Formats: sequence, structure tokens, C-alpha cells
Amino acid sequence: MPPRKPRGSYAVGDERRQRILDTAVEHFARNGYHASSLARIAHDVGITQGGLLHHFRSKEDLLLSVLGESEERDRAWVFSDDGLTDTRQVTAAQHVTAALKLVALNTTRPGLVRMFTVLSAEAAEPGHPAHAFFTQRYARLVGNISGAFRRSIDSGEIRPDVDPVAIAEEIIAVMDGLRIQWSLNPDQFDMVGRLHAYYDRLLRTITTSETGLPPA
Amino acid sequence: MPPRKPRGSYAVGDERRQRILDTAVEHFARNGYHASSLARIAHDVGITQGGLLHHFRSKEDLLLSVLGESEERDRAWVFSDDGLTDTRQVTAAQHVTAALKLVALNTTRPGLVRMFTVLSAEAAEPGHPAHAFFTQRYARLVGNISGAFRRSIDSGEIRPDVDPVAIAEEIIAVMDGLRIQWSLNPDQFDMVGRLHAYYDRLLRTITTSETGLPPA
DNA sequence: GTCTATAACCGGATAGAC
DNA sequence: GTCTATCCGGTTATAGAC
Repeated sequence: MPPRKPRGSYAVGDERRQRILDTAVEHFARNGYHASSLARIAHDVGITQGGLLHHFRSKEDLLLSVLGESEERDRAWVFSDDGLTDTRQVTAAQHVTAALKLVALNTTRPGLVRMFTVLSAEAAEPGHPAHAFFTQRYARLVGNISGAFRRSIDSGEIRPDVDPVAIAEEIIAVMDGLRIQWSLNPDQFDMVGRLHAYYDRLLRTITTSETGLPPA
Repeated sequence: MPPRKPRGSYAVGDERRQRILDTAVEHFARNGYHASSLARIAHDVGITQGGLLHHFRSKEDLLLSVLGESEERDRAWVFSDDGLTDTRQVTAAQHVTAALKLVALNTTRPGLVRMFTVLSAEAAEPGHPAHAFFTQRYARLVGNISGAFRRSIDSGEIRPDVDPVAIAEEIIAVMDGLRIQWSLNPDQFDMVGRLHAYYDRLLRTITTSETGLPPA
């Protein structure tokens, strides 16, 4: 029923749909999936629950639309400069730059960040509607990041005895963990600073030359 | 109403209470707080919802009891050997030992681990019943860990230019983040191994002598 | 200490009017 | 495209019997 556009920017009539998605992000962030209610989301949009279900056939459909849309936008944004068109040629240094840039952007939208934090925890349960989404997401992230480090090992920038997959999993853990602490205290916790310090120390330890990162 | 024992081990009549707590852990782990229901918890215990509310006056009371009890047990367990009686004399090396020991224990109880992951994310919302609990918990963890590193700086084991609070926050982030990935895939993700590798690299970077960690 | 019964309310989804 | 009405079920908490 929701008029799926082929891809890319939306036609004028989809502004309502977009407003629903934005509102749903806030609610899922605050309450997680189960405790959010379509009626309250609809109320904040300014329509009724029945009206909302005209755009998304079910609550689960709404959740997966929110997740998919967010990721797609992020991906497009990360690669919007540096001439990076796809992820298969990124080096470790380029990954670090892109990751810091994305995390800095994320500090401007606490709702979205909290939504991913809450849902990635909830979705560990195999029956959760977003379980498959997060399983695939983590697999893809590990693949992308470990690929970047593998390329930098091959080119001699990084020591050949490091395990790219282990490094990728550790980096993802740091980002996820920092998000939790930042969500609990967005005004005082320096998420970008902590991540920068972590990357700096990591690279100093595993690069062949001992070049660090430019200062924050 | 629940017969609060002064502290320590429980009298015989509290076995029912303990069974409720154990069952509640599993439910909160699977569904988070909001989506768990007293009736289903009671059903798994083998009593009715009314019977459950005889032991805990409300759902929120049950949640906070579960959180408090778990932490208290963990704390007692961590300090059960090594002669560590309280946290005010722990060094960085002792912290690492204790943390690895606790994480290893945690791999044997996925339910409890998932509960903390889900709730620490959910509880970022100021109105959440466990918000105060997690705020205080993180503050206490940062205090304990940064204290340990500060002592090791004072004694000359760790370089004086490191920021103990920043290190503490990073360590907590790594542990939290590893928990997320492990919860999503408990059988294949090597949580202890990753944490060990992280600590090893961290200590190699910030200790004055370049002694690492004993192998996993 | 546990039960049943009930109050008072909220959940998602569907049907059909306009 | 949005609304109202409705179905059916689930939620916490209380009251009172045994």
C-alpha cells in the first residue's frame, strides 16, 4: 500500500510518510519497539492510528522501514565526499575518517542514536522483528571494517600480525559502548573525543610507521 | 510486604522469592522491562499474577529488586578471592584480572547479560524506572576503574600523561559493546578473547615497562 | 501465601464511511 | 488518505475469599 518509490528522493505526496518515519524514530528511541504504540506515534504526527496504518501495513513494517531508511541515508551521507563511491576500496585511514565524521553527525541527533542502541539490544532475541536486520548489519560492518584494515595490511601501512576481523569487532564494540554512555548523558559525555583517542592509540600500536591521527 | 532480610543469605521461606527473581531476569532479558508481563513471569514460576504481587508490590519494585540483587551478588563474587575486600585499593592490574574473571563468568549466563544490555539502553530515558540505577552504576564504575588506574599512575606503573577517567570510560564502552555482539551471537563471538586482546594492547601502550598480559 | 474476580485501561489490526 | 467504530486480547493493580 505505501507507494514505494523506486529509490532516491521522494515525490511530494510522501511528505506525510516521512513525517511518520521521523516521529517513529523518536518513539522507538524512547521506548524501544514493544513499548511504543502506533496510536501515540499517530497522535504526534497529527493523524489517527487508522490513518497511520494506511501508510504502513503493520507496526513491524513501520519499524523495518525506519531502520532501512536511516541506514540508507547514513550510507549516502558518509560517502558524499572524499570521492568514495563504494566500500570495497576503503583503507583503514579512510575508515577512521568516515567513522569519526559519522559519529560527529550522530551527536546532533540523540533520538536516532538511542533508537539504534535500544533496538540493537532488544533485537538480540531471535524472535525480535529486527533480529535479522541487526544480524546482517553487524556482519556487514565487520566485513567492511575488516576489509579496510586488510587492505592497509596488504599495502604495508599496518603490521601484518594484526587480525583484521578482531580489530573490526573491537572498533564496533567501542562505538556501540560509547553510544550507551553518551545516550545516558548526551550533554557531558564526549563521544567523539573518546573515539578519537581510541583510534589514535590503536593506530599508534598497529601501524608500521608511528604516525598518529591529526588532533581533534 | 516482602520480608526484607537484614542482609546475606536467605531464610528457607524466601526460596519462592528467589525463584521469582530468577524467572524475572530471563523475561527482562528477552523483552526488556516494558514488554515483560507479570502474568507471564508468574506463570513460569508456577503461581498466578496475584500471587506474585504478594512478594513484590509492583512491577517496578520487581525490576529494581532484580537489578540490585544481581549487582550485589556479582560484587561479592568478584572480591571472593585475591583478598580484595573493597575497591579502594585496587590497582590497574587487579582491575584487569577481576574484569576478565567477571566477563568469563558472564558467558555462562546469557540471560543476565542480555538483561543488562537491554535495560542499560532502555534506561537512558529519564522517565525509565531504572534510569537512576544505571546513572549511578556508570558513575560508580567510572569511579572505581579510574581510581585503579590513578593509583597505578601514582605508583609509576602507568605513564603519568594518561587520563584515568577517559581510560575508564573507554574500558566500560568496550565491555558494553562486546556484550551487544556476544548477545547477538553467543556461540560464536569470543567476548573474553576480544576483551583480553584489548586490555593487552591498552596496557602495552600506557605502562612504563612494556610488560603485557599473561596469555589467555 | 496463594487464589479468583474484577476494575480500568491500552494494544494492534480490520472494516467501511466519506 | 483519513476518519470512526469495533474486535479481541493483554496490561497492572486491587479486593477479598480461603
